[in-house]
Amino acid sequence: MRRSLAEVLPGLTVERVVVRRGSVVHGSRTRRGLLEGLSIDTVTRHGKQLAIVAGPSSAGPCVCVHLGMSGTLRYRDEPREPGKPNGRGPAAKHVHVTWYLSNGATLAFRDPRRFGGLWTFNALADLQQQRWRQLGPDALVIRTRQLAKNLSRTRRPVKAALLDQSIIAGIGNIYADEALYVSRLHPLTPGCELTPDHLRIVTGALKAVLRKALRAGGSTLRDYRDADGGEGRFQNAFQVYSRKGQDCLNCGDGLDSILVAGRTTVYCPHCQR
DNA sequence: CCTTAATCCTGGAAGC
DNA sequence: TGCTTCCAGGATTAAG
Repeated sequence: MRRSLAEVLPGLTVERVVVRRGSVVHGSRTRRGLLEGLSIDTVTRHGKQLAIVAGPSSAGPCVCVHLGMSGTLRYRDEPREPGKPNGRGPAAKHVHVTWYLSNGATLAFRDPRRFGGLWTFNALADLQQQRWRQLGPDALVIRTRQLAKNLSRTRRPVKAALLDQSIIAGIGNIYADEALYVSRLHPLTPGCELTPDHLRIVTGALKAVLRKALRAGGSTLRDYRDADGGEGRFQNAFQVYSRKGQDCLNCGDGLDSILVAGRTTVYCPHCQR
């Protein structure tokens, strides 16, 4: 999402912002808080949280976006007018905030389930200090020793720990299962019992899985779309997620499914000890 | 500490 | 066809 937005947003000015459902916006809900009248300089991210940062020099206000389960940010070059054919279709439902941009395009935050939301800050530094401070190292750049340190402090199952955004930021249910499978680690292994070898392997597996998923444009189960509305393709490459009962691609045994930290967890009982 | 269940929501799929 | 139940990418909270 960040990559697709970073190609189109920087340099554009927000001419007007329309909030249809104010409850999804947290923090100052003023027009300036939502970047009205400001130019967008950068789109950055930590873990699963996105930041759209205004100028000048990326020192202006910023909006943090968390997509939750069903959230999307959709950029349209030729926005459809409300009231015109297609303007009230399914795609227009659950659009909570729309930014009207200086090139005639729009950016729409749509989130049917409303588990996501927007958080406004006066500056990126404030977002980082007040909100992102609670997040662990980003999964794409985390070092083995950082993950080792954070896992060493918990006896929780490694699967549960990987989903904890304060331990490592950016891993969700899909990528946790995929990375544990690649690592040949049982999801219930206590975090503090991972050996140095395990820790190196898991760190590498997390990054490798994420890089592959990024190259494939992400995973579209139902709702995920990039900013242009395109679907991801990584769902076609899942090794374990959503494959309960199917054959392990490594040993041929049937994949099993258990609940860990309340989340469905698929793994190979034979390959993952 | 740790786990589970409930909670916030909508809607697609499966079951009957 | 229609109705009910279950489940889903996330994250927090209370209860046990």
